[in-house]
Amino acid sequence: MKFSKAYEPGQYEPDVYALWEASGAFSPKNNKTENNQPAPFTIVMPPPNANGNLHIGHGLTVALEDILTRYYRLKGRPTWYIPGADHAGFETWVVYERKLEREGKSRFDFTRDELYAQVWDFVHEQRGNMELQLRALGASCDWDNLTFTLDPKVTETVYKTFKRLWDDRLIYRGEKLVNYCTKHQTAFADIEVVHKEEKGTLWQIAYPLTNPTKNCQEIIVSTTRPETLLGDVAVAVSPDDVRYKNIIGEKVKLPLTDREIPIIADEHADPEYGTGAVKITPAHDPNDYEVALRHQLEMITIIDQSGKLTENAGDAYAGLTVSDARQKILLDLKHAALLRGEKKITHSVGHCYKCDTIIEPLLKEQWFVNVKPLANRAIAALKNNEIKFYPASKKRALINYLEQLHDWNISRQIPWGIPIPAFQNQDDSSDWIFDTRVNEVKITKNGKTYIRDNDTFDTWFSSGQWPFIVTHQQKGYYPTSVMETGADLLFQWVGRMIMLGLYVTDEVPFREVYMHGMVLDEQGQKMSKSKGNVINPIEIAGKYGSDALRMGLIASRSAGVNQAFSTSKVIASRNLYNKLWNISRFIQQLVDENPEKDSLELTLTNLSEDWICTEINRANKELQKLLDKYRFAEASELLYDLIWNKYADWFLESEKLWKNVPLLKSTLEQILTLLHPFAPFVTETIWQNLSWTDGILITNAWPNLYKVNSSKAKQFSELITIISNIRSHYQSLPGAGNYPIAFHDDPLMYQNQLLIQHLTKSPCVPKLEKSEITGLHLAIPNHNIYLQIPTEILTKHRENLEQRILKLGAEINTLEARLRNPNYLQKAPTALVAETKASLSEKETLLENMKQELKLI
RNA sequence: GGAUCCUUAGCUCAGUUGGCUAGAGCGCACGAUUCACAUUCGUGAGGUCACAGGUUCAAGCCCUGUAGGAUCCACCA
Repeated sequence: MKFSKAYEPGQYEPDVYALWEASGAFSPKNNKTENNQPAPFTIVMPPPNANGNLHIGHGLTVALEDILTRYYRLKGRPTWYIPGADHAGFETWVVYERKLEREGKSRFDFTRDELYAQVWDFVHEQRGNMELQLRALGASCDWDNLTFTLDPKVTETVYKTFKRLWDDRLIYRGEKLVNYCTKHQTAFADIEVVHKEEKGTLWQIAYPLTNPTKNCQEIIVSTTRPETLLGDVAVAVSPDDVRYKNIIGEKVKLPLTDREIPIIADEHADPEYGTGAVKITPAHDPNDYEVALRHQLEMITIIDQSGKLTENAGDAYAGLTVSDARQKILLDLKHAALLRGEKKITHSVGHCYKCDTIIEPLLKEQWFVNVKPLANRAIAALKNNEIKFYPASKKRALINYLEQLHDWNISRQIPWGIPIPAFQNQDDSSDWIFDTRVNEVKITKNGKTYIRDNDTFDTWFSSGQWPFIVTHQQKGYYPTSVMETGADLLFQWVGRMIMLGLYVTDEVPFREVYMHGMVLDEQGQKMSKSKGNVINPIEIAGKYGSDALRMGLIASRSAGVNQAFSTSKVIASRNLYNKLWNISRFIQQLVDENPEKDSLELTLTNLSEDWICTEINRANKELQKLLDKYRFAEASELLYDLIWNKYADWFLESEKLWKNVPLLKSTLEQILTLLHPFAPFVTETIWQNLSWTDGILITNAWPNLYKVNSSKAKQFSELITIISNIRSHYQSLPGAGNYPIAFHDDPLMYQNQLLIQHLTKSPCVPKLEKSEITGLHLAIPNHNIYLQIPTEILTKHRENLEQRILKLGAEINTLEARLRNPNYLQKAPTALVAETKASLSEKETLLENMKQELKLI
């Protein structure tokens, strides 16, 4: 294959991916095995929605996870990156129900099994898109082990866990107040409810006492939801509230009804708030529910699952929607002269995170997990540092969350999900049994007939078991090495995986957690379909290359922080890869043109060669340190600098003279390997294009360090300083032209004249005697270098020089001040003090040189 | 009500146990020209590190407070 002039990603990426996939490199078993088999690296992909398309957040996820996977694969560890596809229970259900609506149908036209089959087909029509997109992003995951969240092995494990929880009495069936969306007709876990600050009204309503006294005829309660008074069962006051002390135990007449309800004492009532008296509606308010439990009060449901008032509300109100009922009740209260005032307030109201409908707390029988024991174990593991978090602050946040977690409602009233394997005795509603025959509506057992619970599991109940499901708890691969996911999933997913992982496997499901922030749009706004600012990762990858997208996404991004997407970073990355492409093209050309050098042994003969090998070594070591700490952005910067500013600008420019073919080949191989995790496609494409490379880069070995002569490397650094200094003078001096470079008594300059001439494009003029030289003396310590510049031009240079002398003087002052400070000398590390002294003397020499330079002018 | 994060160059952001003259990309200015690369090469300008105190020999980094921005949690009638 011939190198084209520019890198055209789209032309190579699909083929390269196919090459990897066919090679078996994605499977952990196919990695090199040595005598001392290193520990496996396992990472589980957060399963993307099976019937959706990937968004930019997936782009970031895949970038981070695949960098780790490829890095550890190169390091020789058996790596296992496990992909998944999510049935995305509620998400998909919402989409499907919308489709039904458009077709003029509703969920109530079908049985659960029919609906399940329909959604299954619907999902499988779309399925495959996201898997192709993962390939386009370069995810080197083990496709043979792709798991769909409704696969039999998933449900089997989930049922086993459910049974175990059941047997351990950690699952219970309970009638509790649940968060209910009346539009979607399903319950939610607390965490799925979105609370928003809203303006509302606090009404004051008078409840007349049945036995009024002179001092007290009525009690006034405050509420934001007057319609619920129809379900009131008591009025609570604080036990310490002197205003009401005498009437505790009395009764009031519930307005608009003929019921009488007691006045009770409960500390839920805050004497400071409103009138200090609060109406108790256990069936429709979480606090009131708690109060009712404490006082064994009746719970009257007056709102049904569709958000309308029930018969319990009385003939006048039954059938009305909540908001209609509120209007009517307010009107009726006014007529009854019981409305005592209103106040505008802001309060927090729960909404459905999907349709924004106000969440109605309803009394429903559901399955609950008693989370306390699970959470306590998770908390203990976290406190015991069994899991390391990046960023570290997330650990504490998770502990706080777990410490105040309420029992977890895992029942969902939607057909698309894993059916709950529980059946109820048709003759005894308290008799529930566990059975996995969920395909049958009715089963018999021990001569009794049982009816299936039609609910499905909360998706997080099964997702919470994901790591041990997909790894099958294989030794060495479970616990997984790291869990990488979005910071928004800390509680609902990461927390649950830890709880269920510990419960089922007795081990934490992962050793480390890396959480990325959100990818915002270029203006720093959250992306959303409605705003129309969504960036499609596949589009960007198509335009600039998958590698450029990857590097662009991780650049300047740190753990847990939300950050704007930046096209300029993607372009910068694309440019780097084009640069690398041309570096490779150039080296291939040198290899082709110098066949006689090809078989030579690898030796370092020039200063630049020791220097670049030192730099590559440094990058190699530094890269490992950074990736150990998940510092992706810094790692990418390091590689950018190595390849462009060091390898291309200095080493390759020098090699135009030396053409050390074996070294060019070796260094290029090393650089391609180091970069491969960050830019898999371009590095592999180059690898395949080079004439001398074998096999595939993806399973290459991580490079060993070069043996280098560090003093030679240091000398080349000095040359860089000298050459940069000379170039800078050429630019700043008035009048174009590169002036001859004269020097005396300067071995480094003598020995590297050719290189200096090449890199400065000006002639070197070695002199034997200092007296022979005229011109501008460069202010470089330990060197005697002069630019032979005509005197009239020199004078114009004076001003510039004076400024630099002043600046240097100031720097010397600060150093001197530091060294005069006895405390510094005493308390700072000796190495640091020595360094400061060395630096000072260097600067002083430099200053001397510059002063001389000034004198000459 | 509680908690967390952010504020560093014109823009987007790095800056890990405090330690030389605070970095990168983009943008900007100036110069180069077809010899691997214009998706190029060279040179440069640009920063009271939000503000005010404190700890320290030494603070962008640690502590306290203030201001502005963002997010999360929570049952406030």
